Amino acid sequence: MGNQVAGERPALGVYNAKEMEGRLYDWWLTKGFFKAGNDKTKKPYSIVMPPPNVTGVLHIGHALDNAMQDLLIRMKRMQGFDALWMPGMDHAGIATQTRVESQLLKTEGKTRHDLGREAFVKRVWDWKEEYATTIRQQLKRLGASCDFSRERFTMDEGLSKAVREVFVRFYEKGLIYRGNYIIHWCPRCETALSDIEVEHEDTNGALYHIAYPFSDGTGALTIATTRPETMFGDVAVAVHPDDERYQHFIGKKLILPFIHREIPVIADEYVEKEFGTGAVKITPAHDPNDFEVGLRHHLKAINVMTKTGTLNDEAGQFAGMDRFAARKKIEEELSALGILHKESHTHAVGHCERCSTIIEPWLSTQWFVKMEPLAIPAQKAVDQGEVSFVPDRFSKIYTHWLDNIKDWCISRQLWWGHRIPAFYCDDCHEVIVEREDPHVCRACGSTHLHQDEDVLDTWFSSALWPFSTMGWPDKTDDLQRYFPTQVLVTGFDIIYFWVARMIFTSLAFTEKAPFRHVLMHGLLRDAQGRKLSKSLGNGIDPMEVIDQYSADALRFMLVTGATLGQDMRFYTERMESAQGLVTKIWNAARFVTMNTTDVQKMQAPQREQLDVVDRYILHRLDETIEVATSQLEAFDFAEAGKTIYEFFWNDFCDWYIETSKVHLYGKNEAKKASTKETLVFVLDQALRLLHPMMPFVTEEIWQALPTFGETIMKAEFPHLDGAWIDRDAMASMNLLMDIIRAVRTLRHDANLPLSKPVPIILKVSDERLAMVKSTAPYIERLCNPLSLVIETQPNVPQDRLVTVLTDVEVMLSMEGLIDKAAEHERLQKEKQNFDFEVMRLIKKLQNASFVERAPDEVVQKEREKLRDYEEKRDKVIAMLDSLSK
RNA sequence: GGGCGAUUAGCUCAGCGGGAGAGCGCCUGCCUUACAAGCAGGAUGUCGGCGGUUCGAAUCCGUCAUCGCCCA
Repeated sequence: MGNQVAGERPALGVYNAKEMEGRLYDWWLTKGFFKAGNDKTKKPYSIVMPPPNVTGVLHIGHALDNAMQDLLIRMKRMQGFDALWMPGMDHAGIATQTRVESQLLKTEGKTRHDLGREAFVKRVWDWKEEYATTIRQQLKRLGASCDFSRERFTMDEGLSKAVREVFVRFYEKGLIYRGNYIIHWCPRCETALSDIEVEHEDTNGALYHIAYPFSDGTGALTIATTRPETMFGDVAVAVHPDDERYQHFIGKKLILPFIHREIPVIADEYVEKEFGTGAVKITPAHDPNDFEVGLRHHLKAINVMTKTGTLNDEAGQFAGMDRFAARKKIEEELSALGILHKESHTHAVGHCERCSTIIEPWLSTQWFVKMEPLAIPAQKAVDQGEVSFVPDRFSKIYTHWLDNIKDWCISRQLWWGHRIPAFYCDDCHEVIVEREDPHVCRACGSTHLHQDEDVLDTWFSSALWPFSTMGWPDKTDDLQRYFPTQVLVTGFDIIYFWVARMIFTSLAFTEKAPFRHVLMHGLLRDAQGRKLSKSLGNGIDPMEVIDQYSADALRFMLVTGATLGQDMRFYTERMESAQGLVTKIWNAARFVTMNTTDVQKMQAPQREQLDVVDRYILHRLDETIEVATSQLEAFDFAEAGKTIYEFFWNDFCDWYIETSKVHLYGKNEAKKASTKETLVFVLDQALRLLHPMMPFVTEEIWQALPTFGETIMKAEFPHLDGAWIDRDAMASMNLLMDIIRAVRTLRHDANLPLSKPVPIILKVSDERLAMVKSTAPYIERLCNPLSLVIETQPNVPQDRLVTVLTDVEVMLSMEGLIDKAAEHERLQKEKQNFDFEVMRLIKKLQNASFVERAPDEVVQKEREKLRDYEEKRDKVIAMLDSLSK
């Protein structure tokens, strides 16, 4: 393969995606074409792949994400950059642990506790190896040209070192702290979660009005709550200080039902007078707002729940009950006491992002990152354009989040992940955070130390990805050369989780934003527009799609299927359309290669030899390259795809290949040669243009062309820089196309199939006569005339069909076959159409303010149109006159 | 409650200040030596409603409606 000698090129046979794609990818890989850094004289261009989770295999969303990245990387590589696409995977702490736990339970009936930490973690590593292998295989089938020699994993040695370094430095700067705060707790996962790992869902619940009696027996105060089971943690009832209904109660004591604790009525502005009864129970250990109120009023926090969501001993008779069972029981008992009033109430309830369990705000000791000092530079980087979001509107979402940032809870009560590098002295309780594991307490000298049991949030390590993968904290060559990266491609659903966090950590540790552009694509959906999910069972396996169609078609469909930031529905019809283009390219290439076997070398055609159709296709090629390239550079992949599609199918296949047959099958050897040169040249350029989107089919065909490079991957990305722009050729071609279309339409309307020759007469204006005459061979080939007359004043047959074009009247002679009435009617319709246009334009041009205020060129254009339509109308009138003679 | 997006041909979507586009589907005719997974011809739209800006609005502004997403 590769570097073939002219004459020994492989012929293109039957298109076989599966065989071809596997073979080509293996070859690329063996050749090391994906490896970056081979030529340090080139300018670097880098992208880090958003690391797929080792939780499972790749889904169609990954295919989209990677197809876009590969497009950019392949284009930049061809443009002469030293392009690095850094691949890798994420350990995905909670998600992977959950999967392994459920597998363990299913296959062995065991929990992670049955195995113990070490053995369990080993199981997760096994799982990771298995899925990493599959994911790698899937990336290959997609055609991803990432540099596997640099592949990283968030928990490998180097990245773990980076994680520890970041933790230690943040800790030393006071940006990481440990404390007892309200966090989101998942009672099923038994871990803390950060704010953004909680999904709020509007739920039809109830608002419980409970009357708490005053301790002095003077009645009761009714509070409203959605979570009555937390009442055992109540330490006060709050009312708004301005609330006239309750002012005189402030300072009085209430008795908590069941457990008979005495709690005060306090005043706090946080209370909403209009909500519920205007009196709220204050439960600092189970509600973030109440926690704040508790701090303000120096109230103690009483935790009433265990980590599995059951009530603890504080709950008296309800101790040991599950939180929801307890809620029901409490409701019954309060009703029996006659102090409950329940009304239905819709409110947002937080669910665990991973397992959908209702989360519990819970007071516990966790590690946090202090966000405000980090958020400020992160905001600045976007405001000042160091990082830009595409589409731009996502910068607003980013900004909004940073503006309302809260400290980030980073500790997780899991086993799979980076263990928190904090050590505690058993004797003096000193907390030690260092780069190396300590063995002696620096405060008291004790050797009785133990490490924090918890691990870090997965996103803590993901946040370092753009620089940790390059070798940070070491000053490696890769870090110097490839960081910061150029582009990040990802879905808008992880702006907070990942994008924002990468930006602020990069700024904190490298003083640079990690990437210049953030491309946000939408989510893939099923044909009904539903989100793809395992539970719905409507997931789409990209490997199945590739099996059924091809990786090229899948990539083209995904990359051109939607505007950035917009969701995309997956339709098999769209796959068929994309595959249609792949097949079309294949067949066009078969035509070109079959007819150009004697072309010895690839070169730009000899300008002097070219005919109008050659000049036209080169003009369109030049134009297409320019437009498509700028669309690709602007990340407008969908439009670029359309631009190339139209060029290839409409211009190259439908017009150029068809007209090229005149010379290919003709006797003029010079024209034959220049046609062949043009065919090969244009196909080569088009393949290069298409390669980033469809790497396989373009490589396979390219190998069959008389090109000298080893691989299209390393061929120069096309740029013709306007050298072939030829407006005269384009104008001639447009006229030729109009004439041919006119004949086709007349034939169709008159039921004259192409196989039936018919006399064609073209009445042409003086200035176009030479032009039209020069295109006669093409008209002959594509219109099958019995005879072809091209003159300024031809003999016009009495029986004929006519279409009036600018500068040309196209006539089919219909000796004795014409339906005069029908033709009259058709021309009458034409006339009406022209009349309408003429009237419209006259009206427009009579509008003084239009002529005055519209740009001159617009007015000029309208005037020309008017002239053109008047001329055509007059000709139709003349035709009608002579028809009725 | 705040913000964002969508609303264009039967379906899926582009276009985002100068006469409505594509793919698929539909109708008609073609096995023309690259391709019937094709070729040629054709039909189809008060560009969600209402206001406004402008010589000119699918395109800009306001407002309402419906659907979806994010945040609180």
